Amino acid sequence: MVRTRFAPSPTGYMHIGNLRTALYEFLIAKHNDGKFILRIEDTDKGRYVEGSVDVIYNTLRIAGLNHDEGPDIGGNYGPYIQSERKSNYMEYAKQLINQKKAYYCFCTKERLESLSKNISDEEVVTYDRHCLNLSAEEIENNLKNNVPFIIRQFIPEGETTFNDLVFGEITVNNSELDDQVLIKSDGLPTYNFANVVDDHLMEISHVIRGSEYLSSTPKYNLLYGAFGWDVPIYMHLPLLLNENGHKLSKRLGDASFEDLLSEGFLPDAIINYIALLGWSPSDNREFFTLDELIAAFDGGGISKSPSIFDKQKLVWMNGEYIKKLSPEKFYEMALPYLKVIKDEGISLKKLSEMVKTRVNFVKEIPDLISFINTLPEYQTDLYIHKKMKTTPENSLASLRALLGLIKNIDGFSEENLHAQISALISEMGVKNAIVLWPLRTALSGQPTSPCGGIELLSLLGKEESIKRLEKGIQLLEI
RNA sequence: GGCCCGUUGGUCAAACGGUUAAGACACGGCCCUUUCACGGCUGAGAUGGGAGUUCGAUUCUCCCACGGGUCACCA
Repeated sequence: MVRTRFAPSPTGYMHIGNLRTALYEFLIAKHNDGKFILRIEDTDKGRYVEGSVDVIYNTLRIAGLNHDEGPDIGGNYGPYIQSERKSNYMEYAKQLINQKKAYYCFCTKERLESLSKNISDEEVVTYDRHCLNLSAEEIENNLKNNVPFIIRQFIPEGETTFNDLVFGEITVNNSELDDQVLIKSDGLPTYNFANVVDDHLMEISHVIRGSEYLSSTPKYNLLYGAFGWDVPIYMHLPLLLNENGHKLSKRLGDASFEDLLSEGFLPDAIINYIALLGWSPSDNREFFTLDELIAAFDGGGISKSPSIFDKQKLVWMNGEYIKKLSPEKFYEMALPYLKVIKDEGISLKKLSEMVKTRVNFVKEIPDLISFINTLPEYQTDLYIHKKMKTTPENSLASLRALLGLIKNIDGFSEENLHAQISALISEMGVKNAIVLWPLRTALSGQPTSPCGGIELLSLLGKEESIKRLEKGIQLLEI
C-alpha cells in the first residue's frame, strides 16, 4: 500500500514550492491507488501562526488535493497533529537511550555557544559529546533535580548510504553528522525525530520532500536503523527558485498560492504549471487535468536540478485555461467585470464572447470595454494607420459618408449594417479598411477594441454611434 | 569552509553513446483578419571549460569553474 504524507508546519504561508511537494505526494499516492495523508508538524511553538491550519486546508481543497486522512477528517493513524502525539516521542527516545543509541544532554545554552566560539568560521561546529559519558548516578541526580535536559542521537562511526528515487545512491561519512537533538528542552521532539517516528507509525511508504532535506537523510536512516524499522522510499524534489535564483520564500516576497489566486490565476492552471516544474512527462505533453496527472505521474522524469518559477509562463497558461473555459463558465466568471457597462441595452453575453480570447485574467475585462460607457479623449493621429492606408483626410471623408448613411438606417442589426456599409464602400470605390478603420476608431477612441467597427455600431446603437461619429468628424475638421 | 547535489538557448525542458540537439513561454517576421487578440507559418537563440574512454560524446570517467542545498533545542 502506497501511503504518502504532506507534513507542513502551520506558519501561515504556503508557497508554490510547498504546494508542488504536496502535489507530487498526492500524485504518487493516487497513481498507485494509495492514500494521501495530511499531518500538521507544529512542534515549534514559537513559529505557530494562528489560523494557518485553515490556510492549509483551503489550499488543498482549492487545489483539489484531497487528503484521505488528516486532523479534520481523522483516520486510523491519528492524531494527525504532532503536538497531540507528544507522549509518543519521549517514549521512543527513551527506548533509544536504553539501547545506547541516544543520550541525555544537560549542557546549557551558554556552554554550547562557547563551543562554537573557539572555532573559526571555516570549521563545522559539532557537539563535543560532553554528556555522552555521564555516569548513571549523575544522570539520575540531574533528572531528580529537574535539571533541564535534551536527548541527543548518538551517531556511530562508519558510513551511511541511502537510496533516493530521484538522486540515486548517496553515501556520507558519519563523521559529517552531528549528534542531533531528538527531544528539545520543552519536551517536544525536533522535526527530524518526530518525522521518523510518525512516518513509521503512520506507515508512510514514500517520503517525498524538497531536496533541502537530502543532507539530513543519513541521520534519518540511522534512526530507522536504531529502531530496527524499515527505511521508507525516499524521493527528494529539486527546489523551486525565484527569478533571482533563490529558494522561494515569503521573506523575499515570493507569491504564495493565495496570492496567485487573488491575482486571478485559475487553480487548475497553477497546478498544471507547477506540475511541469521539475517534472517532464514521457510524451512531453503540457496540458493536464489533475486526473490526467494522476495517470501520467509514475515517479519518473523528475529532474535533479532546480527550476526557476517563471510567472510569465504561468500567465500564458492561465490565458490558455481561460480559452478552454466553456462560454457559460467564462460568462459566469466574467460577469462581475462585465457589469462595469452602464448601458442596460448592451448584451453582456455578447461582450463576454468578444472578450474571451483577449484576456489572460478576467479582471482585465474592464480596461477592454470601459470605452463603451464613455468615449475616451483621443488624438487624431489614431486615424493614421500605415497598413490600412488611412490618413486624417480620407478618414474624414469616410466618417462623413458613414454619418450620412447611418442617420438613415433604422435596422441596426449587424447583417443590415454590414450590407449597407458594403454598398457604401463599393459606391465610394475605396478599400474596406479606408472606411472601417476610421469607423472603429471614431466609435472606440482607442487603437484597439474587442471587435470591429460594424459590431461596435450595433453594440452602441444609433444615437450613441452618431454622437461618436460627429465627434470624430469634429476632431478631424480642426 | 566541510559535506551533499546540480550545470542543454533569457525561462521550463526533450534527447538515457550515433538526431540537421525536440517542444513550450518570452522575443522578431510573415499570413489570416475591418483594429487588437485568437489561430497558422516562420526566424534568431543552448550542451560552462579542460582532459580522458570510444570509431563516435549532451549522454560515461576525472579535474576545474559556477550555482544551489546543508552544517539550529527551525521545519
